[in-house]
Amino acid sequence: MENHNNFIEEIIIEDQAMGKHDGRVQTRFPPEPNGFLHLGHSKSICLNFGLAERFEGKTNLRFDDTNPVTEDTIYVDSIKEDIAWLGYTWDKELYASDYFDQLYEYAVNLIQSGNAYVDDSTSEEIAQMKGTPTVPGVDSPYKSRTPAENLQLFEEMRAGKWPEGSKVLRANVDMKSPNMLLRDPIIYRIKFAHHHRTGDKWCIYPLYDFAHGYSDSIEHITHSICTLEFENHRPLYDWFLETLDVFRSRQIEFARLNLNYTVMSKRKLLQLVNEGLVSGWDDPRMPTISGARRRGYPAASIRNFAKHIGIAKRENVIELSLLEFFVREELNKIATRVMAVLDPIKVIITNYPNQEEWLEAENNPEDSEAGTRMIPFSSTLFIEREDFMEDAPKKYFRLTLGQKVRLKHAYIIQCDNVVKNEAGEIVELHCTYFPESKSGQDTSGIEVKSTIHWVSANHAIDAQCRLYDRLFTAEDPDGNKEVDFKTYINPESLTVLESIKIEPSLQNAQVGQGYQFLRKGYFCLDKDSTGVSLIFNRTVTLKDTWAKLKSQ
RNA sequence: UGACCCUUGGUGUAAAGGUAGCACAACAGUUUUUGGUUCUGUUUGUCAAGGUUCGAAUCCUUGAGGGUCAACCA
Repeated sequence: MENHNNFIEEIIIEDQAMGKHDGRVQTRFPPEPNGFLHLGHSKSICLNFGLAERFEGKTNLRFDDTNPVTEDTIYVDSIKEDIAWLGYTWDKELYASDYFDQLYEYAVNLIQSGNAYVDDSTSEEIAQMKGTPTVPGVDSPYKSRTPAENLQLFEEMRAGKWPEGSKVLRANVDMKSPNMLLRDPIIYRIKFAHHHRTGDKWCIYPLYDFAHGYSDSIEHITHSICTLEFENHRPLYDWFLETLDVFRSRQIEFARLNLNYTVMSKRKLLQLVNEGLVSGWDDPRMPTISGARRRGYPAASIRNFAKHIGIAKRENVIELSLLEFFVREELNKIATRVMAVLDPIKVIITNYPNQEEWLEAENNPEDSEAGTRMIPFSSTLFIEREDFMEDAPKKYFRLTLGQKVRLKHAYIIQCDNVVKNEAGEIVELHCTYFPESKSGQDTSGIEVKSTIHWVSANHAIDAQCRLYDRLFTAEDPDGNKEVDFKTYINPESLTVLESIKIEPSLQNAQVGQGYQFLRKGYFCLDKDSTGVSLIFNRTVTLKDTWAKLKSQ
């Protein structure tokens, strides 16, 4: 299974076998700087950079910045940060706007060869004349202008003589083509907009189909990989390169990533951000790369995920559980095990009064190099409220009035007495411990059904904890055009626990490091933390067969 | 009623005319001082109908279903 190639790799292998481009492989990742990168982009990033790695080629980072009204440098910065975090290094950092002069020359060439013309029609008229998928378009009355006339007009467009919307430059292809994209597509429009890189130098800007193919060509991209919705654009892509007889890049389309229980379109993600439904692009519930990072997903897990979902042309919806599998797989290897009690209930060890000792605890059973640390044990502890039951079902292995448990890294205890308030709620458990049952030197001979986590009440640190769940309750939130995807937002996607009890070693927790709160899940320190208040995000729960049993 | 593309278990993805495999999920068991991890096993599949062939997921025909395209977005 490790050795099979996806269809793009097959194409490259074939190209190399035929000696195309002397076997050179040059890819590019071409984001538009108008939003943050999401997991769908990470599929493309891993594909493009992965291909270059495998075939000893290079990958350019090229910002497709041809629409100044939606683009901004803050997006440029976040995109670069995300790619670097994913572990990839681009060859050159480039911008489509770097080519504006060259692209202008290409447009002039098209005009001179009669392959482009200036059209004065309104946008409504152009749409009208375009026809429909089943009705051929008709020629614009301006299509018959001479090259000299077109050149003059185009220069005037560039010079700012004509207002926005009054004129466009169109490729002269075929208004009757069954492919709508070939019906004389617009290649330049007038926009008196400030560009984040070229400033006010230009008032005309090229459109995607024109700019993208030629940018690929200028960079001598050998394999220009994009998503399926550009499949219909390929004949146009080829037309531009062929018509001007420039370097022939090859466009190859693959199916984008879809994840269930989430939306993956920049437009919708932007809506969530703008309407304050999430805290920002990097909200840990967002399927953005920055959100995943803040959530605690290791970069390696995203790379492994991208590798395993494969590359094909059929539409696909990946289950969230697959992503979570790779997150757990990675974190299981690297996360330091610590103890934290999320929903504390006090335990008094009645036969251990006024004592305290420090016990050795291993940091990661999966990693012998990870070492150990010391944790404090005392007469007053916190355990998880759900780890005690007065009347327990048969399959309940935790602490009950008649059932002993081991405290992880410490002693076996039994519960002797339950203290309740007037409302009948349990406020305290009085327990006794077995001195000879100390972890690692147990001579008690007592057998227990389970081991639970705990913290020493006097040594524990208070922290805030944010529990995340899927952002949407529907598998396909944007699947129904009648229903706004936002109506499916999961009201329980974020639960804040204001005061959890964590072991003292977590005082030195670092942002970007994964921790396993024993039996509770993987967590990471949130960047909102300060020296006095620690905030932990739950990255993902542990697999929980008990929870599954309970729900049945 | 146009053009282009797609269709393999619940979800993905392989099999280039020759044993339908792998991963996740689900289920059962094993191990375990985390109801985690590990390990083992089980269930479930070639859209349909014809054809070619000793042999078809694969090639051909027809049909069905799904996706994309009518922004001066990318």
